[in-house]
Amino acid sequence: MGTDTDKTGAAEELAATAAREASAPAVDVGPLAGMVGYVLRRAQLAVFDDVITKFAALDLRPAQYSVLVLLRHTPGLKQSDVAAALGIQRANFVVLFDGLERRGLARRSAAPNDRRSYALYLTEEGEKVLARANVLQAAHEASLDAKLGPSGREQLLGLLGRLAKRD
Amino acid sequence: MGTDTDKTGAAEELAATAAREASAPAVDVGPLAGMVGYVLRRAQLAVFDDVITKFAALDLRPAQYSVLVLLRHTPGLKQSDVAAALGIQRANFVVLFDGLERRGLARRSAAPNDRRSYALYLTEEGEKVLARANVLQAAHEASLDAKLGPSGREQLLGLLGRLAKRD
DNA sequence: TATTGTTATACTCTATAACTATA
DNA sequence: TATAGTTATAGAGTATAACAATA
Repeated sequence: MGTDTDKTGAAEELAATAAREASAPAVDVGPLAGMVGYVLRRAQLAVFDDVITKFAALDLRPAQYSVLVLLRHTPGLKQSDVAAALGIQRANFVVLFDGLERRGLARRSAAPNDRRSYALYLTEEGEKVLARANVLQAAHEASLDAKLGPSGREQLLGLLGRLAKRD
Repeated sequence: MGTDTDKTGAAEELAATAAREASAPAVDVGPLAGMVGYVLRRAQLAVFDDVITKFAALDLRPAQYSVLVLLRHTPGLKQSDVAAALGIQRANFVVLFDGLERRGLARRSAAPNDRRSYALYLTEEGEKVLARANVLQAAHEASLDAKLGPSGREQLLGLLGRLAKRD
């Protein structure tokens, strides 16, 4: 984007963007706008887009971040516990955790009473990366708060929590 | 599940389920429970699980349903319009729409003023399938309302709408 | 030059079956 | 028998580059 001579100034780029948005009046999605599933999906994609962009510098995906957060909060969990808590298939979690371990962010430790399983922990490096990610996450959350307002955030978490309940 | 002699009665199955849930107290996800992105993602997955299950009888995916709804609301849109409105890449929309056309649910019609593009329409069969899907969708939405309460639904749509805005 | 539809391709995420070693 | 971890694999969904036809 603008890597060469860059004859177009910032003002012209803004004008171009405005024109593009004005000339493309965004087709009305009709009844979809009133369907929770559709609106929920679009919102989730928009939020993840921002998180993924912010985490890109750390080469961290949202799912990887959630594992780091969970292990920081509850060290020593076994793979099945973490996978189940995060809604990840055990089989897929193996590969995900392999990536974290290969990068030295987390480790598998022999479990005390059960030779089938591992106790999972963050490494010191993992703690560092998590700390940096938490800063980005806080900024992300702040930008959401700007859109939601102070009470909106708590309202939203409450409503979404009801939807996530499996029953 | 209980395909053979089935010595276990319904009461015992219920007890087993209760025990399973009691013995697996669902690991606390800690700080994740307060992060909008995480809660949003889990809610979206739960909601989609229900929709996908309900639509399975029609062999319809959420994205396919959204195309039918949009074409019913605004017939004659071209592929780029529909794809952009739904946040689907043009290239991927081609394949998606091929599936609908192959099943006779929608059709590509020659566009009046532009020989590059098609005007898209539902077929009569598509209208029928959409009508059946709308019944299932209404039931789905009703089950969400039961979880959200009457005002919760509108609150949620409003809050999610703010998150989906790209700026 | 820009847009529309298209093909091909690759990458991520997810789901399932099957295996091993332990319990 | 059941559970924990693992491997392999297949299916969605998504993103990008490149091309032909048309504007």
